[in-house]
Amino acid sequence: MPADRCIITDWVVIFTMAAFSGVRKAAGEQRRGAILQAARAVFARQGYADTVVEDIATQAGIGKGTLYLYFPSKEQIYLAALLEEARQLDTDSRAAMSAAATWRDKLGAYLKVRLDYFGAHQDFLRIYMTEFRGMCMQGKPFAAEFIHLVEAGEAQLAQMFAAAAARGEVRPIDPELAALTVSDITRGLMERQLRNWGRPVGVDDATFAFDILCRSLAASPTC
Amino acid sequence: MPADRCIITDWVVIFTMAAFSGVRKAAGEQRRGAILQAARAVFARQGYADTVVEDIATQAGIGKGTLYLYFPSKEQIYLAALLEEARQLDTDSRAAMSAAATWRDKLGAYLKVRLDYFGAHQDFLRIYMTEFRGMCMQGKPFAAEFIHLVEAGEAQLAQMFAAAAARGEVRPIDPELAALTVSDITRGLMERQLRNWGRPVGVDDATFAFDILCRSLAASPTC
DNA sequence: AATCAAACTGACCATCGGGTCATAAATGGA
DNA sequence: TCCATTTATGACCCGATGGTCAGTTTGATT
Repeated sequence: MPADRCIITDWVVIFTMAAFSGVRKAAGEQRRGAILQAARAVFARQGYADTVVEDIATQAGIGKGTLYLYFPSKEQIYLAALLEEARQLDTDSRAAMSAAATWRDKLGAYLKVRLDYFGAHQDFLRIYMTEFRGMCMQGKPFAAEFIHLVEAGEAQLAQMFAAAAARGEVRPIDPELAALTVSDITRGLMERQLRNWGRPVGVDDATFAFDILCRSLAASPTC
Repeated sequence: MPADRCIITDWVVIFTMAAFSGVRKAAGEQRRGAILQAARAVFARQGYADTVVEDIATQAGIGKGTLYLYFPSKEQIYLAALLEEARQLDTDSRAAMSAAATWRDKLGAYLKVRLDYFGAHQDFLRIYMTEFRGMCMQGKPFAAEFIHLVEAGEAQLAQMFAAAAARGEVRPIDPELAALTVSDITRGLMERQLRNWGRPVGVDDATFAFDILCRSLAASPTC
């Protein structure tokens, strides 16, 4: 193997490989992400039915045909735009909850993650609250993974309550029902955040919700 | 006025009048109602977007053109089908709550009316939970009266809490927030009722919700 | 039986929008 | 510079559907 081939040629080889498998691919990923972001903006503003594929292309600054190089259909764009966010939320949520020690702290972490995440991703919040949740509730099969993520989140809460109940820290309630109640109240909180689009939801709102949950679930009256 | 004209002719006159102003109109009202019921069945099954106007006509057992003699558009059918039910729910709710004496009973009445009404009108429940609520949340202007009814219901709860708080029966919480919390938890209850389409929602579920609310809002720990 | 108006109907129209593809631009290696 | 390959584009296609209306049925009245 001649030494004079090493530096330059190898660099070229590496660069070429990078161009084909790395940089090119990375550029594609970036565009893909940009499309999803544009899609979220448009879907949040107009809803699924009132959105025309060309709207998304325009928002993303590309032609309609280009969209179909990255996604096979309008429906798949929609789904991908939401799944991306849902996965991230799930990840954040797990991290924050497992970092907390007591059930109260875990509950607080659950609320905080959602408040923060949805605060920073209002498009996602709006789409989810105003129509995607409903689609999941109907049996739309294409939302299967999303539904799975939501249920996983509830299961995590339920498990937390079961453990806390076993330790006598919360009343001996059905952990499933407790989890669903947390879920319901959180949803209400998020909806109100949506109503004041822009200015952050009152901290009062969140502390009230936390207070309600602690009072009604804790074993000891001290909160 | 000849007597021999009386029996027969008067009957004819009465019948004619009835035919034109009463029976005819009543028949029209009845058909209108039948259309709305058919519409609810179809919209509940397929959702707004996936419903074709002809589906509603078929379900109602009439031609598509006939629909347009009673309603000006698909959207108006949808709206009318939901408003009819929403008005009735509001009426029932007001009656039951004002019949109750204590705030606990009023709260129980609020829950019971919703449980009963939605149990008996599952199509309405499904449409409202899966898509119409979302449409209201977006600023869809055509849903204005519906939104007004929902807000009136929440205001009624808030007023109840304000009065109870003044009497020291509930903790000195923001009555608005308390009302919204009741609303949130009730919605969760209804959603679960929807999931077990058919068999009635577990009474456990409802009593759990009532219990949670009482514990977290009552002034005295006794529940 | 004849007449008439009201109620009904579904074939038809016009529009709309998701998805395609022939063509053009860009990129990069020789 | 020139060619090859990848990427981008928007005019076009076509199935779907909300709404219309010319024609039919109904049924009451004379």
